[in-house]
Amino acid sequence: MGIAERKEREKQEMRRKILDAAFEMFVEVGYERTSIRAIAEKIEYSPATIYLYYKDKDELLYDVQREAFDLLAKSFAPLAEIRHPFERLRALGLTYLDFAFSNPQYYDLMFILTAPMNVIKENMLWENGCNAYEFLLTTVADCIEAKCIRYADANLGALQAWSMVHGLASIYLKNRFMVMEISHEEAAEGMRQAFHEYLHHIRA
Amino acid sequence: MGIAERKEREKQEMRRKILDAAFEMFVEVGYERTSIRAIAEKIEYSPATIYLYYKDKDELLYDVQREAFDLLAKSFAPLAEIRHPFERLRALGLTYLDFAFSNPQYYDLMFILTAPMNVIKENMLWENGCNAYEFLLTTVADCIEAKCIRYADANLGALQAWSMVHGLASIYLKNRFMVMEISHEEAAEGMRQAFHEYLHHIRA
Amino acid sequence: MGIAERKEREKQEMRRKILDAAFEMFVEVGYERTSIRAIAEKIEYSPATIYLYYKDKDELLYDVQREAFDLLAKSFAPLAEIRHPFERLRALGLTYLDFAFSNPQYYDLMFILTAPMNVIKENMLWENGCNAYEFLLTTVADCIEAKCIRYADANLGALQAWSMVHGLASIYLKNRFMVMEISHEEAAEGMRQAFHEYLHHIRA
Amino acid sequence: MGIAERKEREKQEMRRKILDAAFEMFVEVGYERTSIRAIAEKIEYSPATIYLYYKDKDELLYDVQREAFDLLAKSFAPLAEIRHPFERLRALGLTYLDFAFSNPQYYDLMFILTAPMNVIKENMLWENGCNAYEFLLTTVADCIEAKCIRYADANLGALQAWSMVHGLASIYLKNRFMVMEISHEEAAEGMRQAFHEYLHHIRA
DNA sequence: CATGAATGAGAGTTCATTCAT
DNA sequence: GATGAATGAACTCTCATTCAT
Repeated sequence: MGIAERKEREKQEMRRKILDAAFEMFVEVGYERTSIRAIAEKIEYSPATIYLYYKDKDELLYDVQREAFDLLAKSFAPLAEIRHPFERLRALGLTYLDFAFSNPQYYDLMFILTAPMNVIKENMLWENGCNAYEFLLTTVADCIEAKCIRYADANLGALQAWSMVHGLASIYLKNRFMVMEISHEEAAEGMRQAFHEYLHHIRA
Repeated sequence: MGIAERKEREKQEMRRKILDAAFEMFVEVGYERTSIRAIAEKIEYSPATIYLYYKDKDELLYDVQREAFDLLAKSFAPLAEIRHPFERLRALGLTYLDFAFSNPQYYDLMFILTAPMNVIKENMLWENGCNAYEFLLTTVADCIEAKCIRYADANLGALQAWSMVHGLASIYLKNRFMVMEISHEEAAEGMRQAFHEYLHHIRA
Repeated sequence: MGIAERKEREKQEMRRKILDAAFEMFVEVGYERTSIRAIAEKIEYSPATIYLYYKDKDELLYDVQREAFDLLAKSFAPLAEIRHPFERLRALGLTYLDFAFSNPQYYDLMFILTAPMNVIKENMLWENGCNAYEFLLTTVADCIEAKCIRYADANLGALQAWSMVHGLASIYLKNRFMVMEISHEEAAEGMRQAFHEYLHHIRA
Repeated sequence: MGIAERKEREKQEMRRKILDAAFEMFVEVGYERTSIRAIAEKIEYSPATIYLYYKDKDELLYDVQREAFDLLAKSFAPLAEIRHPFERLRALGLTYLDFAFSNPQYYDLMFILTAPMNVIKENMLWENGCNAYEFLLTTVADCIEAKCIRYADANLGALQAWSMVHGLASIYLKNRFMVMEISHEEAAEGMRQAFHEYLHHIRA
């Protein structure tokens, strides 16, 4: 049975390798320009080999996306420790922004791209998104209960909070801030400041 | 002279036809997956015909995008009449959301799609975007001057306002609100409410 | 009847115009890259108009080629006046070289290109070439009769003479002289010198 | 290890197949009119297959031309043994003519066709041409030193000799001798005789 | 007479995918 | 398990040519 395990482990390692290469390609040239051939070349295997581990391109992309969501989830995990709900909310937002700024292509993949994937898969995927959203929702609800926020409806509050950070993140990622004629660094800092100010306004 | 006019009109109609088909395809499957062939098939002409009206694929996308920006600019025009700056800001936001909800594909094309266009063209295009942003900036500055807003820095304020509405719009458009298990209509109304509440919080 | 004449004259003028434009394109970009569209654009008419004067591209090219042969024939015409046969031969060769150097694309068209034209046409065309060759042949025969050349057989002599100048011309035109690392001007002068020396050797 | 060898051999055979087909097409209809698709059809493979063996059309043409130059070089190799420089020159010319007559299409490709290749490649290619030319140049220089030729300048002499044989060869290949109303065989023999007579005249 | 509009055919090239080995 | 070889389908774009007006 040790053999079967090893085999399985090797299989996972190979998938890992492919995934990493695919991810890098994504980040470098974007979704549409990422080709199986290029991924294969990167890991120094033949294109055909990839098909031993992934049924088709879609399945591979699905895995890449799932990974991205896992990464975000991992970023959020430690925040559950934060006692004060409003500070937890602040940390949530800043972590979200940081994730977007540090992994722009991942963010693009997760929240911006309309992936040409099977709808079923997309839905499956969003279970992860749900988890993240529920964490946000709970946090806002906690804030309401602790009367440290000016919102009354948790859903509406969570929606606003998410919209704000998502708006900030996507304007940054698409370079839309350029209409303001500022640099990337200034922009990133501006986004964080804007979020702090937003929190300031909704603080009870 | 009637003949020349008719010819010109027919030419415009043909461009219109191509534009519409291209627009639909861009929106349905994205820029990269939109092929000249497919557009041609859609309007039941040969691919070569497209090239009689558009130099290449880029020029076609450019036209589509320009059209979208023009439409947004037109929506904004009447708002300049509104005297009270805060109400003007509110109208601006609601109009923006309305534009996004009514023309989801246009919005996608303008603010979400990353099109691989010639940089020059992209820049030209964003002049329109600039105009819209300056309108927003001026309005926020007016609010600050009139002391009816809790912002001190116009730039930071404009960025926040835009981020909020853009965030709301894109979460709506990408169906990301589905994690909340509500319908489209509820979602759209929720987005508007969220914006009102946001305004409420920043009102001085 | 004056009308018919004018019409005919106008038709000829139009063909002239087309021919000139076609010729220029040939010279500029070569045979394969010369397109009907480009010719039409040059004379500021529509491509369709060209088809009113020429059945197809082949017919047009045929005319261009014929023109080139006419030009060569015209260059040769005055040489018939030269009394001394050997000097006539010299003039013939120098004129041939000069024609090739001054009208490289014409020369290419006439003697180098294997035109993808109908064979029949090609043969028709070579009637002109025949005339030129017969002029050469007669001249060599005259030289033999006047005992001023070391050749005995006129045909063999004419072949050699033609081969020499054609060889010189085509090596020049295809830049094959570059293996000698000399400039265009030096090359052209070298070709002429080589011809003079060749004549020197065959002079009786 | 036999497997690797067989694979390699098969790969070479495939390149050979493509090369031969390409060669035939180049010769039949010229470079511009030779399409990858047509070559593929000729060898009964798909167009995409060609790209497994050749990066692009240029690389294919380059290989064809290189092959032709190699062949010529091989023909010249044994002539270096000939002691007497004038006889070496004679052998050189006859070999050149023989090469042209036996491989008319190769000759066309090497010395007549103007291929739109990358300049770098063309230059690389002509190194072979250079070698051949230098062999000729040395031979003429040897003749001058041995005082068995009427030339004084080796460069001028080599140019004349090359022009003569190239002229003879190309007139033959393009059937231009038809103005003399003789057969192919007579023509070929005539070309050789002409060369002998040429040598006779320049012999000291 | 002239042409605007249109197109079928074809160019080089790339891709995801399959399959015998 | 891995792959070399192959391909069908698709891509953008150009061309010579036709025809109704």
